[in-house]
Amino acid sequence: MSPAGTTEATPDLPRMAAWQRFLRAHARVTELLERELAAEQGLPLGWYDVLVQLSNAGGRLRMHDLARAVLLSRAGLTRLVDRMAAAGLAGREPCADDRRGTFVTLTPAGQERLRAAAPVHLRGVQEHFARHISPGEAHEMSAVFDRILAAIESRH
Amino acid sequence: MSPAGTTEATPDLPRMAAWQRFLRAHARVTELLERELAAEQGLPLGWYDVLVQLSNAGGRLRMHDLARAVLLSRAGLTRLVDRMAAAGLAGREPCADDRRGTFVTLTPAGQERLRAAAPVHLRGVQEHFARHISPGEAHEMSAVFDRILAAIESRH
DNA sequence: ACGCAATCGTTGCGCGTGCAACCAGAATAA
DNA sequence: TTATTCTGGTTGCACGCGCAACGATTGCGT
Repeated sequence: MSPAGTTEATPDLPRMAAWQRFLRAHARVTELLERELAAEQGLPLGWYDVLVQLSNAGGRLRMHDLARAVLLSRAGLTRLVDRMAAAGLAGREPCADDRRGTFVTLTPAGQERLRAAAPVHLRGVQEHFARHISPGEAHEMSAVFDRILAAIESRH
Repeated sequence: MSPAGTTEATPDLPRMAAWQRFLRAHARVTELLERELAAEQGLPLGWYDVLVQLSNAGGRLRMHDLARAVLLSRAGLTRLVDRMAAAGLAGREPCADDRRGTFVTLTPAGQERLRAAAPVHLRGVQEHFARHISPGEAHEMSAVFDRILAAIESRH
């Protein structure tokens, strides 16, 4: 996606310029990171993200929570976990106290794969994103994005 | 996509936090804008973007240039233009001086559709993005994104 | 001039996604 | 209890995308 209120006469040009570059930067960086991780580790970015979230959660997470953490619809996550389970990187366990729930688990193979992929990905983020930002700018951007997210997520 | 070097011990936490929020903010905002434009105008964001780019270019643009402007592969753009042409919003013209090229043109119906959709989209960007950014922050973010984009696009 | 590489746009193909419908289990109310 | 509603996860379906391969045209090298 890349909508752009480019030249239409709006009162706030600087903000619209920021919006435009925001979109381009996101597209280019994620595209590049995806490519690098796939080339060096044969791992899609979405898979890596699932592995990270599972690892951070201690090895198991319910589908619903994982879907929210991973910015994916529940349907999409179902299929993604199918693939990762088929590859041996994740597993499913029934949830005892809520019998309609399912836990997704991080298998040893998944841990190993994450361990191998993390440095590659982190290097990419450093090289293509973080490197260009001063600590002060990082704080400022975090604050801005927090305001944006808060406004959106509070419309229940 | 939403990779995240969340808790791994990296020396620069603030930058990684910015990265994480950057991804979430992009996902949420574009998702919302897409939804709003579809609901109020029955127009996908990608279509709107094409209309804007054509309009800014004076009504005609070659496939290759349009694809770059619109952050889409050439194959993807071929199909998108197919759909928009079928809907009467865009047309194709052969290119005289380079006979393998094709111009995409903005039809009157396309102009009208853009005229109707622009206020909705711009309001959305204002409401969900620009509103939360001070002019100073906007400049700073533009500068940051420019550095990021320059670094990526200069790897020929 | 010729041949070879590069570029433009299109097409076949497979893949990943969201939406809506669905079923099973849980929570609330009477 | 039973009826109603809500939530969690999976499935059918259609759609939009990128990749790789292709035909057509252009430009470069010699």
